[in-house]
Amino acid sequence: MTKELDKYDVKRKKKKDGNYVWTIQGVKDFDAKHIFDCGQCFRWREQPDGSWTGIAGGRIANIGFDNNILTIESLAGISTPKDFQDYWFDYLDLGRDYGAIKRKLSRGDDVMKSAIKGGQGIRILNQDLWETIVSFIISQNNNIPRIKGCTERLAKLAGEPLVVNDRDIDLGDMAPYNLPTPEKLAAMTVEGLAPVRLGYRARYLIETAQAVVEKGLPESMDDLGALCGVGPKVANCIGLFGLHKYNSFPIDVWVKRVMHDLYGFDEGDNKGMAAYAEEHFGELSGFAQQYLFYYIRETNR
DNA sequence: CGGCAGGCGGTTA
DNA sequence: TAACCGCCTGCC
Repeated sequence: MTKELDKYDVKRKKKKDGNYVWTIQGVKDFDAKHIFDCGQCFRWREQPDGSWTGIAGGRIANIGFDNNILTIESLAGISTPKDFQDYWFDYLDLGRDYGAIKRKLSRGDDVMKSAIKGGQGIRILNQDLWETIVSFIISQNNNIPRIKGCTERLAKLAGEPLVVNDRDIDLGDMAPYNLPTPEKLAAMTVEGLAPVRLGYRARYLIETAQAVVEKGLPESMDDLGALCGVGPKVANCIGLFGLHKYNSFPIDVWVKRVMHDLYGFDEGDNKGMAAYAEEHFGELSGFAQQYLFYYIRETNR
């Protein structure tokens, strides 16, 4: 990964509060809205100036993008001089050539061409595996505002606090806490989690945390499937966002809608859809899914 | 207000 | 192994 770093001109400033600001020039195929609003994460919020503030991997940061210049401002949590190289470069997937991915996916596929046009700045974040597991167990049979609410309540109830020095930072509805560790969650009870209002997902979360404490984090799709509350859809999301399994193709109601409306599949034909992705998108299925997901949601909004 | 949401687990045939 | 049902909650 260090080699790909050379293609960017990176500058760093230290702020009074000890945190850092990085400016990265020459970033292509990047749009913060496309990235943070395409269903892969739930803890980033758009600011009035168009930048995004979020919590990930034990950090709070603000990210802005304009004129091929990416700005990352560290606000709280882990912040070292090398944090761009050590964390953000990989988190934002800056080593990947999205132009090449888009060209490949577009070839002979007019639906994909349109989808990519609408979400040209999408990137698949490299998220912390455990955070991804928790997030997507919460997401099942749930709507986005409630997923976000549950996530914040869970962080505040059981997560480690992140100290924010700058009082001007607007976290909105977000709580400056990390998501709880597997150990912390494993020791909790359904009654203890009641204030989070997870519904039946509370038990899934606790049982999965206990399994992780006992057997370690999952490493394969089979490991994922063995976790409580993780079925095909959630496993594909975690595989894609947390395990770098780019052949994953999470089929949710929106993707189902695209595959029906634009590719002609029967509504319930998940098997056919998955087979189509495997054959036509292959190792780029995850990227294809993100473009399609963003596209159908934008057109239905 | 009811239907439904970025599904899953459990049961039944 | 496929189809079906109930599930917490609260948004739309």
